[in-house]
Amino acid sequence: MPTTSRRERAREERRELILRTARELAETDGWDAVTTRRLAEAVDYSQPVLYGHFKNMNAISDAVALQGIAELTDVLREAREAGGLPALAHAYLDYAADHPAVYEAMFVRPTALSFGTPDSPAALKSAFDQFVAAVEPFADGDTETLAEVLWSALHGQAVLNQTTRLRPTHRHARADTLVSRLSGTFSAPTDN
Amino acid sequence: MPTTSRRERAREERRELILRTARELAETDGWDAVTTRRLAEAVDYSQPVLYGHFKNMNAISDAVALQGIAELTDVLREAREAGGLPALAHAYLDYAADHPAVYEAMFVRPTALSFGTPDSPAALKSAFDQFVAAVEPFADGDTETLAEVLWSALHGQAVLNQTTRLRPTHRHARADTLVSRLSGTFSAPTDN
DNA sequence: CTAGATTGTCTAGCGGTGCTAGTATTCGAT
DNA sequence: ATCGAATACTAGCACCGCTAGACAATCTAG
Repeated sequence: MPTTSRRERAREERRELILRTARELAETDGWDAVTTRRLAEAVDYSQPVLYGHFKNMNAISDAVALQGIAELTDVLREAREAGGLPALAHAYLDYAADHPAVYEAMFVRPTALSFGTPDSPAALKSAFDQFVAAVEPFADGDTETLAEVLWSALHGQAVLNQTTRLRPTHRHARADTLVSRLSGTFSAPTDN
Repeated sequence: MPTTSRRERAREERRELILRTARELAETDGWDAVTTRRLAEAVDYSQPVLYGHFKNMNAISDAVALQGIAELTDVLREAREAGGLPALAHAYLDYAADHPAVYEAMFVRPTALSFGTPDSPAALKSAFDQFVAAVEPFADGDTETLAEVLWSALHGQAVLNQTTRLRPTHRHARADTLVSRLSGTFSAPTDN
């Protein structure tokens, strides 16, 4: 029945319009600027329409976060396959720097996305798998713990890079230092 | 002039009452629950009184953050002097876990506190100095960069520990792994 | 001890927020 | 052509941060 499909297609397009607009708005003016009224205005619908597609405002940023996790996973996989752990580390930090609002939706803002385990989206697990694969050559036992250490260390750098709490000139050096220390290969960190 | 002092003392007490109440409220119900109305009700004053002591709501959490930074600095100094880098790392993560709302005010919530440099409160600098001193024995050149790496790595663990995004059973192991890798002493991580 | 100025506090209200009930309208199915 | 479902809107609730303006308490000066 293509008639039903027509409606469903329109519905899906509207949903994606909302999502895309929310993401743009957040990336431009920050998540605080993404209000129901402003978002509704931007997509040229009234506010209740948003609630026909998402349970609430939070669900919208959660949906953006899910998109981001899929993107990030791809980015990490490619980087790791091309350049191993160092490339993955820089790719992670670059993604966070290039898409601060999406990154915030993924890992900073309160979210209903379940990470722990059972029903956590497959995307979440496969993102973490990239960290596991990256540190595997350097693990001396508990690979998963080392992967968690790597991820949280990168996350810390990502969020503190955004606020003016670390020297902006040494972003690269921090990433290099982290990688060399975690991997045990103490190459001198490249400067600025 | 003790008359003026009387007033000033009362004023200072009120200010501290507000601060203490805000902190308790945040620690109990989260910062979202700290609204002008609720806070005013809790201290048994009307809302405008809050603005006689603080420029706005944000200034209140900033003041709490400043308290926390002083506390944290003391904690870190004692730990470092007693047990070096490993003790400092665990003390940091323990403080974050024990005072999540204060920690959030310090390093997660948007804040007007200037960290960068010039007029940043002395407390901020002396807190960072603890990290510098802790990694100094293990630095191979750029001590400050290594200190930044340590701090951000700990920060990452602190915030991800709070959300259910890392295995709660391996908190201790993650801290140990980070310390041993950063310091170059690869002692096997203690388990759960 | 009283008059005036200062300080403290309150009530009331502005524009904004997330979200929803109730109503009108459009559209596909019969 | 008609019915019913899906879709959209207007209007409004309770809450938010914040502030103007009125009123009461207190200190200062004569």
